[in-house]
Formats: sequence, structure tokens, C-alpha cells
Amino acid sequence: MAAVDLTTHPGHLARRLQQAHHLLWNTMVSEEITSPQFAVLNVLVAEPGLDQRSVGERVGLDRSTIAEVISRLGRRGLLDKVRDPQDGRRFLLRLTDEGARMHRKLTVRTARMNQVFLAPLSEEEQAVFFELLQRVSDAAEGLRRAAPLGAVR
Amino acid sequence: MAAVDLTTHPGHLARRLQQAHHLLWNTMVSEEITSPQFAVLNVLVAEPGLDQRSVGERVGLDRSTIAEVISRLGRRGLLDKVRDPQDGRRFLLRLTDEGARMHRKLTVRTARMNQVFLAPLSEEEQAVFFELLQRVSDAAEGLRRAAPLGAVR
DNA sequence: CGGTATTGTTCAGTGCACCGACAAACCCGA
DNA sequence: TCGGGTTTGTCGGTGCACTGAACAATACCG
Repeated sequence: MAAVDLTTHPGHLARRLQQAHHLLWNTMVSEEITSPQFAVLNVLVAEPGLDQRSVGERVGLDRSTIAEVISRLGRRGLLDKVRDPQDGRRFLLRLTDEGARMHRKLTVRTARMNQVFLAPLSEEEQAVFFELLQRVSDAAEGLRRAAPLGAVR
Repeated sequence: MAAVDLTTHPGHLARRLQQAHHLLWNTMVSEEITSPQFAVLNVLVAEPGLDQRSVGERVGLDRSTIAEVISRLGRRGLLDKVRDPQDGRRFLLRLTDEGARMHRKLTVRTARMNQVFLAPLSEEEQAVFFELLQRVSDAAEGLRRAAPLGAVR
């Protein structure tokens, strides 16, 4: 029976793209702070005092995963976690000075890395790249909400 | 200090794309067999008797990861692992009948899923999508080989 | 032939990512 | 006010993914 050509499988390509990114991140940005961790710092720069769930929503991580990422950032002293006096279920998050400093440092490195990463594409191709990536992800995300339950045994 | 717009960060988009794919895979293809596992089955359909390292190379997984994936497939009885009599370092891998059957089944489901996944893009856009994805990944992969050691502390 | 280098696999450690189950806190209607 | 339903966070379990180190079998070379 015929094997399939994986280069026409978006899932396979997505995985490869992430690997490639991971590689560049490690060498050009940081070996300590990961890309999802940076995303969390970034959200908290824009919206200090957000709760854990909302942060997860902003960066696209579920509650379990965001809890781990945040705990790692807390252990490194990059953010603080305080119970919301208004609502005892939540923790309110904000960056420490250390965290803000780290975010600034990584921001410039990340910009450099993105340039290298996207160098193989022309200006217009980069725009197309972003747009297509986004459209596919958004559409799938939409299906999640609709969730007609196409379960598969 | 200004926060950054993550929608122009390819790493972030790559992660979101993979999440979207994972979601669709789970509901439309299989909850048991994952996409990387399918990739391994697929390689072994094309080239039975390959060793572990080569399989990893074909699907783009490092030695540690491929070892785990293969051990899971072995546990499920989808492939066999025999020491190479010619070279006692390797294990030769081939699908069991069960494994071949599984591959056939998932092949058709995967095709269906890819259609849904890519539905938001036109025919031409899909082609562009594949090409850009591939070019970026390949270029980064190339840097790995060159590896000028841009280490970052 | 024997010592050294290379190659294939495994192991330990870290981190991302999902799901389902659970407890505490909150909210709202009877 | 109290009792059911929702929301926030934690926990346990599984799986992918990388690095670096250890280990064994083989290959190469003087």
C-alpha cells in the first residue's frame, strides 16, 4: 500500500516549523526563557494584574499548561502572584522589575531572531505567510467552539 | 515599555497552528495514534526494515524522541523490532499486519482531516502555504548544519 | 592485532501541551 | 439563606521534544 507524502500534510509542516523555530530561539534568544514564557511576560506587560486563566486565553494555552509556565516564571522571580481580594478563586499576576527587565532584553533579541527566521521570504511573502497561518488557525479554533462532536471512537 | 504583537511572530503562529492541528486530529483521525506516530508508520510502509535513527531522520525527530515513539508503537503491537544480524548496534523496524492495517485506516481519515483543515484557503493559497512553510523550515534546518555557533550565554 | 573513534540506542532531566477529575469560591434563583 | 450550577485553579496521567551523558557494538587505522 502506498505511503503518503508528508510534505503536503499541514500538521507535519507545522511541527517542523516549530522545531526550526525552537532551534533558532535557543541559539539567538535564550536558553533559559522559552518562547511561551516570553509570550506570558509580554501579555503581562500590556495588562498587569491579569488572572491566570485570562493570560492563558491571550497566549493560547489551557489552564494546566499556563499554571506550569507561570509557576516556572514565579520560581525565577520574574512575576508575582497574589490572591484577588475581590474573588478568592483567582490569582492576580504582575511582573517584577526583574521580569520587566527580562522582557525588554528578550524583545530586541526576538526581533533579531524573527528577521533571520523569515529571511528566506520576501517582504510580501512574509505578509502572506502571516495571513495564511492566521486564517487556518482561526478557522480551526472556530470549529472548537462550534464543536459538532465529530468524535472518532 | 511597549508589549509586542505576537501575531507577527512566526514562532507563536507555529505553535497555534500545531494546536489547531492537534485538536482536529483528535476529533477526526484518532485519539490513540498521534500524528508523529502516524508519520513513523508511514515511513515504514515505504521503507520496511529501516533502523531507528534513519526513521527519526525521515520524520524529523531526534534520537531520544524517536525511541519513545517507537516504543509506544511497539507496545501497541503495530511494529516489530529486531537486532540487525549484520550490525549489532541497530534495531531493524517493520510494521506488523496490525500496523499496516492501522496505517491504511488512518491514511483515509488523515486525508479527510487535511481537507477540513485547509478549507479556509483556496487551491492556490494552499500551494503557497506549503511552499512558504517548507522554505522557512528548510532554511532554518540549513543553519543548523552550518551552525556558526551564535550561542547566547 | 589492538587501541581509538564513530555510530546506534538508551537514560536522566526539563519543558510544553492536552484531557479529565476535583475542591474551593462565587453566583443566582427559589 | 440555602442549595445547585458555574468558574478558577490544582493534580494525575499521557505524549511530544530537546539536550547532554552513558554505554555497547562496530569500524578504522597504525
